[in-house]
Order: sequence, then structure tokens, then C-alpha cells
Amino acid sequence: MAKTTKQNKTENDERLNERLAHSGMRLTPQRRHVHEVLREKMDHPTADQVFLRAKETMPEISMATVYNSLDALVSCGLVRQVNADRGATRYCHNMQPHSHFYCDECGSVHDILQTVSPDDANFRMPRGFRLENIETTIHGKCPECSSSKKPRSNQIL
Amino acid sequence: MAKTTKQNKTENDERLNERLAHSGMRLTPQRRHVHEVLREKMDHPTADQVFLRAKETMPEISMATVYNSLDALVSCGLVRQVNADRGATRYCHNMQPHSHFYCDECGSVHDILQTVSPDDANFRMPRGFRLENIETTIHGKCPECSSSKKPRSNQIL
DNA sequence: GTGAATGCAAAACCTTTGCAACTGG
DNA sequence: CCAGTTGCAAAGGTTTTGCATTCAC
Repeated sequence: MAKTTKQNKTENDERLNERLAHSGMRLTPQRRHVHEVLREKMDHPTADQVFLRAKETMPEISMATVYNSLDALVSCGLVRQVNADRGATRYCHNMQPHSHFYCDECGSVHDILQTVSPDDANFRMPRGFRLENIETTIHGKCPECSSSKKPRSNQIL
Repeated sequence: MAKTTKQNKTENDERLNERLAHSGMRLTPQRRHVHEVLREKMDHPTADQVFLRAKETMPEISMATVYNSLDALVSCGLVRQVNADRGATRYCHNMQPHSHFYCDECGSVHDILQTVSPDDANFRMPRGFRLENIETTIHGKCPECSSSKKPRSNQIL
């Protein structure tokens, strides 16, 4: 059971290759391996954890290549980033319940007064999970950037 | 207009003091000042931006103190962190639309199959904002941590 | 008076970059 | 062949830490 047959491997390679090629990128052993590591254990590993696991069977792989591979897989839609926002933590004086809107163009952050409440009938947790807080982050374009052709440059405002 | 009167200042100090003291912390000029900076311009500044603004009228304040003050204000409920999750970016092989659950106890991350969709009637954006994606992050305790007295230690799993 | 907080500098942590060597298509 | 990729080491940005001094209560 769950034995990875040669047939599976080939299918996967084809899928990988297709997706990467579509974005003008190459299928390398390292990228294949990183993808395999992510498929093997879906516990949302960090780049460092991926690196450690990848090294087990590919000792010469480097951290830079792991980042490169992860970026490649993300940018061609094969892998998803969780908890990406790598910029600095921001602080907010508004203690009312609210959500945050991030402008992907100029980086500005705006308060949005609506929230998804934990007792929203639509949000039912699997058994055993104790929900304490829901955070909603909205990505898109702010009024300034969606109206003007020339967005104010990528300043972090 | 919007002139901060002495009366306002005193009221604010009292509120600050009460909240800090309640958590066993002291009201220092630096903390007061950092709080003031956040009230003055609610544009979700980063710690570095707070530092720069605070320095304008308190040149000797240090970055470490800004972080300390922000932490103090956050931990007594006077300020909110946005985009906090300071750990490393995590990667996820599941490309189906889903949300993520973070266990605040052990740090594990789990997929939750529900999402808030952009066309959810409940989520209506203010005029001019172009919504492209909604990310939902749920915080709480995972089944293991909410059942056992002794949670598995704060390993980042 | 005393534990908490400050300021400084150094360290830690995660990620990106520059570059010469290598390689997949 | 040659643009894309690798691996290494060094740099970058953000946050934390250690410690002697100072301060709030």
C-alpha cells in the first residue's frame, strides 16, 4: 500500500515538468526531491525542515537551492506558502474587532471593519480543535492603486 | 481642533497605568511615548517606523526599548499585532482552497477544509478596494493540546 | 529599596544575493 | 550550446538577548 510505483513517479515527473516548463523553468533533481519531501509528510514544514529532510537522501543540497526550489514550486502553483508575509510585524492601535486589507501593489495596510466571527454557523471546526480566534487577511489592491495606471511605487507605507 | 488637552493626557495615563499594572508592568515614559506614536498615526507602522517616529521627540530611545514597549502594550491588550507570526514561512502541498489552524500551544499547523470566499455576501469591501484573495487563519488549541493537561512541549512541529 | 525597565552592542534567526561552476533541454 | 540552476559564503533585514545602569513604585 501507498507504495510509489515507477508509473507514479513518471506521472509525477510529467506533471512537475509541465508546470515548471510552462513558467519557463527547468525540472532539476533538486526540485523533484524538494517536491517529494513535501508530498511525503504534509505537516507544513519550514524551509529549514525541508532542507534537513532533503539532505537525508541528497546530502549535497544547499539551503539556497531549497529556497530556490520552494520558490519555483510556489510560483508555478504546485506548492502553497503559509504564513508568508515576510515583512516586519506591524502594530495597530485599533482594538475593535476588524480585519486587515493588504494592498499587494503598494504594501499599505487598511482596517476593514468586518470580521468572520468564531460562532459563524459556516465555520465549524473538526472534532477536538478548540477555536480561540479567527484572523482574516484580505489581499488585493487599494483604491489608489486600482484606479491609477501608475501605482505609487512599492513603498512600504 | 484635535488638540490634546491636559485632561485627555491624564485620562490616557490612567488607562495605560491601569492596564499595565494589571499585568504587573510599569508605566514608563518610553511606553507612554510609544503608545502615543501609535495613536497619532494609525497607519500600521512597523517596529522600525515606530522607532523612527519615537526618536523625533525622544532621541535617546533605543530599538530594544521600542520592542519591549510594543510587547508590553500588546500583552496588556492596548495594541494589536498585525502580521505577527514571526516564525519561518511554512510550505504546504495541499493546493485545494483551505484555511490553516495554528495551535498556540505546540505550534502545529493543520489544514481546515473550509474557507471564506470572496463572494460571500457577508464580505463587502468599502468602495474602491479590489479584493483578490481572502486568507483565514484560525488560532486555538489542537486536539492533543486541548485534551491533555501536559501539552507536548512548545516544539515547533 | 528593589524588581522592573532601559540602552547598548552583539547575537540569533530567517532569507536573499553574488558569483563561479555546472547542466537540462 | 547557453540560459537557467546549483552550492557556497557573505550580506541583509528583523527580532532577541546579556548585562550594567537607571528608574518606577
